[in-house]
Amino acid sequence: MSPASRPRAPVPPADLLAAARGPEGAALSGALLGWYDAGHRALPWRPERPEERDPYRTWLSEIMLQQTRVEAVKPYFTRFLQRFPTVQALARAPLDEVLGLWAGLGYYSRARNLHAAAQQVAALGAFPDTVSGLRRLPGVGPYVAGAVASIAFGRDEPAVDGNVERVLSRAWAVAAGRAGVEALARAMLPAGRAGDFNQALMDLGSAVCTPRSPRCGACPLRSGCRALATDAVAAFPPPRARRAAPLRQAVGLVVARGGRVLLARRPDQGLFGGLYELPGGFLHPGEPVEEGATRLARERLGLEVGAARRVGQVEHTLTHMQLTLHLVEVAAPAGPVVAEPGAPPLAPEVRPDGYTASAWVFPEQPVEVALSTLTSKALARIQRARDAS
DNA sequence: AAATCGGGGTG
DNA sequence: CACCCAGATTT
Repeated sequence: MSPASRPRAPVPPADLLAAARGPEGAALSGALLGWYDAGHRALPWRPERPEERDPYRTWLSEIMLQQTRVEAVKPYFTRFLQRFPTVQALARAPLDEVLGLWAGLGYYSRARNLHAAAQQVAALGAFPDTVSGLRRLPGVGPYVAGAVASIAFGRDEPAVDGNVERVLSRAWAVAAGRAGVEALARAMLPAGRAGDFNQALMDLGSAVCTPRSPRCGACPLRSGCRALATDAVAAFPPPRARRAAPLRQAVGLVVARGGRVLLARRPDQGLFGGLYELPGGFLHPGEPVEEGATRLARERLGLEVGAARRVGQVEHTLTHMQLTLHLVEVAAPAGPVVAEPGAPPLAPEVRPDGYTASAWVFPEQPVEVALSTLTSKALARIQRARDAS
């Protein structure tokens, strides 16, 4: 069976772990640290000396960096640190302000967990300094716990992300999963320099040992890389099974008053949790757009609309679905609908069904509530439709 | 073990 | 276009 189709082994063979603990592992670690010390990139959250270590900055950056590229995180990290210089300041802030600063970064449960974890840290008085203590914080999994423990507290702990998994899978030519690679990383860990070791693996994975067309000629591990020695770099790590993202149709209702449109706040859990959106929802399979819009206006806003008019659509791809959001302007009966423009957020008893608050906004102006990129695209599309008419 | 949860850079 | 990025949580 070829390496590409072999299932990921949970734990590497014992002889491989022994090699990682011995001279072969030490040679790889030494070459890696030498490369890192010779000139690694500077990052806003990366401590250059032990006295610069700050668990708050390390933790904040690691949460933001989950499934997110370094360049995308940088402006968010700077804004967060400016607004919340300490974990106490973050703990005191309203959740919606945290979500507002997070808007556009994706995976919004991270923002909710970040806020909850900050409150726990503030109550504790300080960050936990062990993996087991860090793991109890919401949103902190095996990777972040290892990263904070090693980078901010100097503990000898591995931190295996996608980069590390790829680099070590190739270096040892092993089809191991996350747990197996963690065992290998722990076996190679240079005592006292785990933080640099972990960051060096990530830098290497990002700049040299890339997913496609890796620059093996410039790799500090080229003389010890087992996959390169057998010309099998492309076989590691084995590809993941991936499901196709199904197409889904949704409606965003455009309820307009005095140039503003109605937005509603989603529940805190689930997709786009806590963010504001055009009220609406998914169409049933095969359901006509206008018919679905009428149904959703009734179900979610308690509104019997006189007419539904399509004003545009936006496409948006998520990890697990490809979304088409149909924008449908509905003609509401006269009189109060759910809240008058400029009014404060709705009282609980008149909230649209399934939503937690509402707001009226001008599509062409910066919005003061947290929006996903999808909703931002929808507002821009509405503005474009208005400009054209 | 599989699904859920965003958004965007890259070959 | 597919692939994947400093993953965690829920089912």
